[in-house]
Amino acid sequence: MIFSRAAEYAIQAMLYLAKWHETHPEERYLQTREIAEAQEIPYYFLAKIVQDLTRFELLTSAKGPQGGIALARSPEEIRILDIIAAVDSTQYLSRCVIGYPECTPETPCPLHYDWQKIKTQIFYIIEHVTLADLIKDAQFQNGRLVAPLTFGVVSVELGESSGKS
Amino acid sequence: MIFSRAAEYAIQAMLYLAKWHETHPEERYLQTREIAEAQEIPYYFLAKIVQDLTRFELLTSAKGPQGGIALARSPEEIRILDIIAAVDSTQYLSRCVIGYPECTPETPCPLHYDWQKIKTQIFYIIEHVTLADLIKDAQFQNGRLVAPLTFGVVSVELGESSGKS
DNA sequence: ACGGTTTATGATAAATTTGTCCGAAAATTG
DNA sequence: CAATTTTCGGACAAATTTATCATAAACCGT
Ligand code: SF4
Ligand code: SF4
Repeated sequence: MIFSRAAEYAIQAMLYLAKWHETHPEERYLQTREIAEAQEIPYYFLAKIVQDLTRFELLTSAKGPQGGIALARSPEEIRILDIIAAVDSTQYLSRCVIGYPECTPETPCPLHYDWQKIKTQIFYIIEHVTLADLIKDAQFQNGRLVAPLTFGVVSVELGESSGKS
Repeated sequence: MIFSRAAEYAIQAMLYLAKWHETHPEERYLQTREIAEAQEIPYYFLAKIVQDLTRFELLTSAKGPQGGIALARSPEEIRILDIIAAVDSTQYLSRCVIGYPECTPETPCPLHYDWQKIKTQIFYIIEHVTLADLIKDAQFQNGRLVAPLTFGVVSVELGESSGKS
């Protein structure tokens, strides 16, 4: 599963918000309720998550009419990692795959090495991909956010070499 | 976290069992309790997991004195995937990373492509690595199983090209 | 056949994650 | 100021995962 439900919702909401900011630069705040309904996220659950995100200063919020939430920084400055860190714990990135409590670094099993690579890639992605990357060609489609065809945007390379053609 | 606690325990137990078979070819069964104590896994929880594993015919069990559990097949024929499948669900390998319910394949977001790679790697590993691979140079160290220095055993390559030097 | 040993099973409890509800606080509008 | 709108915060409920327990069933040596 990799991410918790909460983290998934958080990313979805932030994405929605980022895209909305882009397309409605005049309006400052968007309501949590609207996001929840558009993305079919349980409202009260999302509201809780939003609180975490504001506490971590990824969002600013305003109460009252015309109030709502808004990105606290520009999409370029918000990484997936920031979002995950706000709602989840990221310790699973350092945890042993098969849960050995204290396998000393000098004694890696065969899994360790390959898994390390994977974890490094995951970390690389969530550390480098920003909301700006993700919304680049995303579009609203009857209210819902959809993200069409934009691969190659980040193209993680750890094994260098890269492109096929 | 990637794997559930249950899956982690299952792998640990199977590994222990495989190594034990190797070093004690004369004895047929090993008790669940012994494994639990050696690896510090909650006994009753492991007992439950063991039941799943036998139901999936990865283990055979025998009641009564001299009873216990034993691998149902040789370590070469037991893949991580088999173990995971017995105790977990593997659907997370096909799930969208950020939980979008029905993102059509024609509209991948930037994450999709990179994450696909990662999931492919994970799948490749759990599909190809067997208990035999894992115990190759593993050793018991005051009762506990430790797995020293054997990387390069599997060396997943999907991005071709591979080696730096 | 018996008693001791060991797994199998079903019931249950604790912990965590997920989801829901409600009242209070804050801001806007009139 | 009052009414309305929205977030905030705590408390609660449901679902899932993790862990525990008690008893039944199978086996073995005697
Ligand atoms: S070497 Fe193997 S057992 Fe040790 S921490 Fe790495 S994955 Fe876990
Ligand atoms: S393209 Fe993006 S949103 Fe769609 S399934 Fe893949 S990861 Fe999820």
